Amino acid sequence: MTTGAKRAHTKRTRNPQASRTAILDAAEALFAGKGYRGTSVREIGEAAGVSRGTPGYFFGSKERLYRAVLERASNAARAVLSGALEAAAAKGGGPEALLREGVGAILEFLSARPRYVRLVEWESLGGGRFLGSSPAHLAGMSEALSVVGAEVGRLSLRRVDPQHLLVSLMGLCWFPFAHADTLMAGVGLDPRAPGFVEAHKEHIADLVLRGLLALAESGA
Amino acid sequence: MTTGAKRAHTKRTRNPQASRTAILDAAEALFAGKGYRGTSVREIGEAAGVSRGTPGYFFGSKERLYRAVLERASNAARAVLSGALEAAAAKGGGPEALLREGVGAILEFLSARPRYVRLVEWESLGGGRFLGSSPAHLAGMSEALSVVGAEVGRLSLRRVDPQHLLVSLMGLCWFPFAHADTLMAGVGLDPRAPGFVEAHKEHIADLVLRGLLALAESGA
DNA sequence: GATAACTTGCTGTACGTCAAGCAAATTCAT
DNA sequence: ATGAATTTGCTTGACGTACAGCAAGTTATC
Repeated sequence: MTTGAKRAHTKRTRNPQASRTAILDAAEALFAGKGYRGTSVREIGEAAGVSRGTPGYFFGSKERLYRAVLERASNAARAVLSGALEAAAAKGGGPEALLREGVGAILEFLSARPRYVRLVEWESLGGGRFLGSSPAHLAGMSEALSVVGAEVGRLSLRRVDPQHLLVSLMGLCWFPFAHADTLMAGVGLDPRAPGFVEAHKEHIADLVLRGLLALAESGA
Repeated sequence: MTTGAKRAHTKRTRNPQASRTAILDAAEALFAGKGYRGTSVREIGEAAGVSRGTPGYFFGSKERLYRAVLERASNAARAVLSGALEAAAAKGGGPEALLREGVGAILEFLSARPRYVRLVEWESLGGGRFLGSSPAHLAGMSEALSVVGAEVGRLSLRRVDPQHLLVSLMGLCWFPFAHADTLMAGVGLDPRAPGFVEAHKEHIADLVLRGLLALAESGA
């Protein structure tokens, strides 16, 4: 299992690429789960199947590793979300359809990536050390919601402040996943349950869209 | 409870009561700001104007101090909120008025107590070590929203799931304050600005209430 | 055999907790 | 009332632990 055979590049041999992503994956899971302060580079290494010094070897310091995790996650978020939004926009349909598609894409994204939600929550409580200084801010989320917000703005409702509406949409989408373990459990809903995303999508559409359209029709 | 006069309660003399609350206050501010792991009992003592051993003397351990902070904050929250809700209910008025009052009371409460919001957010990310095992869960918030939810339930809308509606109301109220420093700044709104609470109250009323009432009237 | 990919030992630092100490306050004997 | 005895409030020193970062070492790969 040494010199000659080269097909054994699975795990025994060295593989900087694989090590890097293994470390990033482990760090993402641990940072999301226990926060920056709560996780040690020691356990990141352990979870990644390398020794405790390897994260430092590849990323320099714990903070740089953290930033790398955030950056990767933000980029992934932005890619997935803007892709979904573009697809929705390409489908055509009126503002109502676009809103539905946009909100649906965001809900599905957040539902599929609880680690991203937790990462952002930690970062938010920590004062946005990284995301706050990042030009993309909440990366995909913010961008996506801006698109949605712009579309809603086209309805030109005098009575509804677009900023407040944007915030409300954010809250409606974000909140169930951010508080899955605490508030949601108290209410008796599990955002990870199979039908939740669909149901909540319908619910938001009923709650917000119908109200808005009614307002628009009534000329407010 | 002493015999003679006791006007010299300035600071020079001993005062266990004052020390306890000073420590609780400092701990609340620091835990809210930097989380449990991020604050040391050393700096709690420093902020409270006592030495680094005093918090331990009064509360036994860091964790017990943390629980004491949470308990005090939860009780205060519950007291303020249920008081406001009772007052709103006593005023009478239809379900619409009660909803408005209830949402308004919650918004004002959250706006006035950002430390409470952050405390709950930290606790939520930490897995609800204390609040999760507390029967009152999110203490006042949950209770208050249950009242609101019950009232909305009286509208008996076939199409609107009361659980989802409760979650939506929670998100609409909670989100702006939980993400004041991050998302809100990106959107260009400051929940601490003077007019925000009023504006958001109106906004929620427009967004949710009108839609709901329209639905109810249309017989859905 | 040189360089990159790791690992392991070490150092300094920060932390929570505990034990010992000390002084203000209170109680009690006289 | 007054001084001794005891309790209570609070501080300081010490110990063990955990951690991040670095440096020196050890293999694998080209």
